[in-house]
Amino acid sequence: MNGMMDYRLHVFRQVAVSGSLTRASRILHLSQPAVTKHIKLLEEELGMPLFVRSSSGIVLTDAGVVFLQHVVETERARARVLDQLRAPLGQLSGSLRLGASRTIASYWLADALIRLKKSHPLIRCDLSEGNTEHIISLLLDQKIEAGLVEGPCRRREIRAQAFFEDEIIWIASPGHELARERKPDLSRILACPIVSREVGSGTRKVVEIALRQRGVTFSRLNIIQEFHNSEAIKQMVSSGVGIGYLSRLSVQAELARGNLAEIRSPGWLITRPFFLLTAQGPDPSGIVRVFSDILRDSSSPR
Amino acid sequence: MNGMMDYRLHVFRQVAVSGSLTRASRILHLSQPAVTKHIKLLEEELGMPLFVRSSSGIVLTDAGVVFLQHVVETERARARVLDQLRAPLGQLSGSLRLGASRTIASYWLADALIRLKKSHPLIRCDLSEGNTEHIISLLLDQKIEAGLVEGPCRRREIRAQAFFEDEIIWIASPGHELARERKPDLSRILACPIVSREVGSGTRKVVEIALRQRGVTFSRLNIIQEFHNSEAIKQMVSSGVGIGYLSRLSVQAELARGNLAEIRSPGWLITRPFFLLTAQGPDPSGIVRVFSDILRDSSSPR
DNA sequence: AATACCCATAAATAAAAGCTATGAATGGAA
DNA sequence: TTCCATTCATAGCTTTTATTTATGGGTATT
Repeated sequence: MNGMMDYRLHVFRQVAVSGSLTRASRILHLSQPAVTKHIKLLEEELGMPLFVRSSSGIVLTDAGVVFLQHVVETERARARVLDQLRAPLGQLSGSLRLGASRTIASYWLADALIRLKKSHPLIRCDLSEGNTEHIISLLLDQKIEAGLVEGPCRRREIRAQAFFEDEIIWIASPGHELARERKPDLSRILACPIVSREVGSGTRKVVEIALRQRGVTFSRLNIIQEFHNSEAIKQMVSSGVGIGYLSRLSVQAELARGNLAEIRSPGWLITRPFFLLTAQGPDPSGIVRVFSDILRDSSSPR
Repeated sequence: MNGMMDYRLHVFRQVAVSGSLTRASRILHLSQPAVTKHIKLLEEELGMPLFVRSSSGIVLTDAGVVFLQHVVETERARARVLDQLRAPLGQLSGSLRLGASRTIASYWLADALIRLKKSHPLIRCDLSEGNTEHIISLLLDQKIEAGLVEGPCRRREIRAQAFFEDEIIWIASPGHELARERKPDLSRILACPIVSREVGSGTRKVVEIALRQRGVTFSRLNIIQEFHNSEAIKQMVSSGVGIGYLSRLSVQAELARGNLAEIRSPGWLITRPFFLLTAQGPDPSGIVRVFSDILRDSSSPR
């Protein structure tokens, strides 16, 4: 399903920011040829090329840069309008009891809650953190109205709805040799000392699966230290003791500041969807609906 | 073909301004169920109704009004950006020799030429007025590069491309009894004294065809006066001597000011496409392409 | 030279958008 | 009232568009 007023523009935006048709296709859950076609049709409609292509990649043309800016502005404007339109519906005061995983609570939720406050100042929001199982049990006990987790949920009583595609990347200290290479081999990564999340962590599980798909057992890794939270991992990796893997979301700031460096691993793109979990059945207050709309409209970091 | 980045929004806009699914469907060249479906899907995506429906018609909801404004703004912004993007292509100076029918030259062209001047100040534009046959012969003699006419053109050597759907309406003086009725009968119109365009006029021909489809011969009309131009017709109709028919485009200002009134004739919607005619083959200067893009982007009056 | 990655193309399939036909509700007109 | 025309909605079928899988040719890296 695409369910988007102007899907093609959305695809264009994703391609533009990820700088690659292939990468965009993986994030959008589309095949690469589909993305290629979207871009081609868009260019045809505009009557001008938006990207310069080579077999090594694509780059935005000048026109592409200008058009990208317009598309971004348009999407922002639309989100604003929709917030505003939904607001009157919800001079609903009341409280939204929310559960979220640690990662989501730390690096994603803030923006969504700000928008919620702006459009519905009267809604109070109580947040509980916990892992997926914990969130689900809170939901079943009606201790919360909505949960945000990394893993899917197959129970009948619960409705799951993906709202964001999180990407997990390998990181190293800025000076690290792997960080400077264009395409470091998997074996090189396996050889490095690694700082990892604990057993049972969602992030770790995704990496385990990705490695297994390449025929590597996680236990073969040279894990020198485990932590229950991302900040500690950042600290250690930054100091150069070892490398690590984390959600791109959680290291965005450090990457920009140069405290950490990304280890580029082509064709690797480990992603996992974030899910909104809600109880099946009607939504008497309407608050959950409002919140879910906000999540959907901010389906990419701003 | 729809060839529009966000067709659904375009459909919404047309429905909103024409205030009716049926009317919009005719202008958009879509079936009424198709339009119904577009609107329904859009409402579903937004999670709120945009129209209040009854079997007698539809009305924008408050949300619909706000959203309409946003859509209009977005389309304007997009047109501006595209103008700008195409401009650098065309610091092409040079001249565009243009032919246009009287109606188009008077009521449509100004806006397009303003936009052309803004994006390509160096392009000079020479305009010749004339009827369809005249325009076509100018085009074949290479006296002009592009022509704008009301009727289609089937010649091999000429490429025709519709860019606007013009609507012809009956008008009367503001106090006229027909103007106040909800659904005046055709026979009532036939009985009235009528001020008409001359034989051979494109506008007149369209009306003749529409009447014939309802089993009425044009000659049965009570024509009291004929004119070769719209302004004179407006004058006479306004004075109450008789009623007339004209392109909605040409009476928009008078309708708004209250100098003239529309005679509503349900199920009537007489329309005709405006066509851009160009010579087949390549476009060496690129100016024609620029102009055609501008026409396409302003495919509705602003 | 071999490999691994990029983007483009082709053919087949899945999904969406379209049309025709029809129905139920409304509002004038006979 | 009853009839007729017009409104929008729904259903079933067709056509068009979007998407996937499979494949190829081109560059950079090893």
